Amino acid sequence: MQILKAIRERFRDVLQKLLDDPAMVESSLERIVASRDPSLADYQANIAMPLQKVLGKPPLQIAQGVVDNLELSDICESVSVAGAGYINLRLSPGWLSEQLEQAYRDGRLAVTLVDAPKTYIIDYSSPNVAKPMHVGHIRSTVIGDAIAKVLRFLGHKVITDNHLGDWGTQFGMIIYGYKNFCDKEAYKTHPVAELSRLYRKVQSISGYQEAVAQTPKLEQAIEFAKRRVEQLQAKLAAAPADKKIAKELAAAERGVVSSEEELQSNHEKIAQSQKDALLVAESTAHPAIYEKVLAQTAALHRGDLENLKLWNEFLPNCREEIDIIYHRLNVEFDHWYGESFYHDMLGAVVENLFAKNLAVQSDGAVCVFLDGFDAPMIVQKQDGAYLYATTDVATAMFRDREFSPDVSLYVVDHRQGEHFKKLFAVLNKIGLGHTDFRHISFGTVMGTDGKPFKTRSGSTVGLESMLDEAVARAMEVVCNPDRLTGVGIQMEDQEKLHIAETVGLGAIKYADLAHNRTSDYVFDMDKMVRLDGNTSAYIQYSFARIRSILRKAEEKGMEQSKWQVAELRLSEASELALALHLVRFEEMLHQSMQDYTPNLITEYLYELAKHFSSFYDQCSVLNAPSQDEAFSRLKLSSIVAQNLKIGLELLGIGVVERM
RNA sequence: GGGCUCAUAGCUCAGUUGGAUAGAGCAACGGAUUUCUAAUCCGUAGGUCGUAGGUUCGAAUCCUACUGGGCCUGCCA
Repeated sequence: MQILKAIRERFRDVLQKLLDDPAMVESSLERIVASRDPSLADYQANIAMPLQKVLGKPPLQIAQGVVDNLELSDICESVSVAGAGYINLRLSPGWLSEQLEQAYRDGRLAVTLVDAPKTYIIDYSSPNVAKPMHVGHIRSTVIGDAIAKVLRFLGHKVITDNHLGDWGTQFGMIIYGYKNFCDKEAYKTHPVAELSRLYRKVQSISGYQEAVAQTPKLEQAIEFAKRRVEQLQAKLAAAPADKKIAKELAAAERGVVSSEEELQSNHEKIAQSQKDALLVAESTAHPAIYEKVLAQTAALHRGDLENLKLWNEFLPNCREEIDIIYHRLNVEFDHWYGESFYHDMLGAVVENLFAKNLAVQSDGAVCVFLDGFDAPMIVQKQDGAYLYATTDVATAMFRDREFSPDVSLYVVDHRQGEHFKKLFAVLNKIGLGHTDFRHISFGTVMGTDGKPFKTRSGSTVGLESMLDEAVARAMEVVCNPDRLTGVGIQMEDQEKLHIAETVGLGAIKYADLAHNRTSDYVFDMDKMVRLDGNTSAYIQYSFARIRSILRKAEEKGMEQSKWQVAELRLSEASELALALHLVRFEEMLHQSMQDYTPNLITEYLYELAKHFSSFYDQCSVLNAPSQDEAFSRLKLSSIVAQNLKIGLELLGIGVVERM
């Protein structure tokens, strides 16, 4: 049940008689919203004020006129005019309990399926295989998975596709590593571990060589920047009032600092590498390793038989490694069409762009120039190689043939915003305009220092170790023996492990989803696993408490079969607040999918848990004044539990019976 | 140079698309407990919504300029 929709329909009848312009009716209807201040109203219509000029009457009079003709008595207990002309609506308890009865009986909380389901294709996660997954992959994976689940729940057809990076330079690294450093025995027994070792080895040699090569360049850059600072200082001394110069100077000074920091970390990296005698020796034996890696990659792309054979051999092993993570995160995909899948189509894509007069040769590369952009979209390099833009075009064309999506979502970080703008422009020009392409961008995960999240030594944080840490912390806090005996729970190690895993992973997913997706957020493990405040554990805890009550009720002879037919009686303020929140579930889900913002869902669940806690504090369930009230509260509690469970599941987060 | 984006309480963040007195959590302070799991509940304090203009019944939200961050910007993805 979407309350807002129902209320708007009632207003529509009245407004259509009042206003001639249908567009004005619609815009007025959009001004009917849930109230921000629950002490004033449950819903409010802010329609009278903008109409005063149109109708030439004072807002209060308009509002009163609308109210007099409204037919809302079945839904609302009061409809009143207040303030500058606000129409305030208060829902009636009887109507609320009717809605909750339906939700209780339904199994999916009476959330209706959409009238006109759309076909969505959602591209998310999309890591590079063979490289270890790191913290940067968490947002796309978690946000994309939540969006997919919610859209499905609402009745849309959703196709998820993990667009793996399985054709890039990282395979050149592994192939080169395999040909030069492979421990054949280890590869036979533990191929995944050995390949991962080879990747890291080539990566670290390459990184070391890169750092050495960068040093003089950085030193030069610093010299240059310092000279620039001096020049600007002189200029500024001559013209102290010139703001532009002052600004340039400040920028130049920052440039010096950041280059110096970079040089410093470069030195540290070199020093670190040089501690490893083997690494230094191997680096000497394999100079300019990165070029050799690129050569192996190019050979693979040319169809070199040996490299292709190795690639085919390696890929399943690399897949296995990331499958472990997905399995643990409980994330699944319908398709895994990686970059390699499109390799054979790229030539045709470029030809097609030529045929449509979109592509032109420029400086030896094939480019598509677009209005409103300085730089073109390059689809083929001077050396003939294709780029990710080419693959993206091929992918969209393939998906169009295969799935005919109405909407195509790309859950990718905000730095690729311009790339997607260009891509979508090209897709429109080649005749895919019937699909609504959207870049679901998100911000960067920052460390507590306000810089992109890295380890102390500056490397990216591996996803797996991050998950392990969250689980370990959840174990410490939730399953600590003192606490468990304190609340009178005994459990086997297996249950503890299950709880720690559910709570720990939930904490990470929840923290990610709880932030507005477009903004950067600070990753603070201490906070997200702290288990009080706005965290998944607080919500999971509310669920466990309800389950505990329901178990105790059964022990006392109040089985579900008895209270499930009981009447819901909403009398206490905390009961009404809880009920009002519960009936807004469907409305909230639609709202959160309007701009694909899962944080509305976390907010809803947190508020629901808080409302339950207040209710729990003020209204005893098992020791209610009468059996009727006990039964009613058991029923209400079980609806809350159901809602918490479904809500968390839509976010990919689990619940436990006790914690 | 051009473009995108951000700036809200000490800290971390919301802010329902322009609505009534700007909200949470954490931290601080004060209360509640022989607990249906205190990982709780109730309350207090904390703000020139970066600055200055503009648009209108009404602006944290829209427009312009400015200040300060971040990101992108022809052959990585």
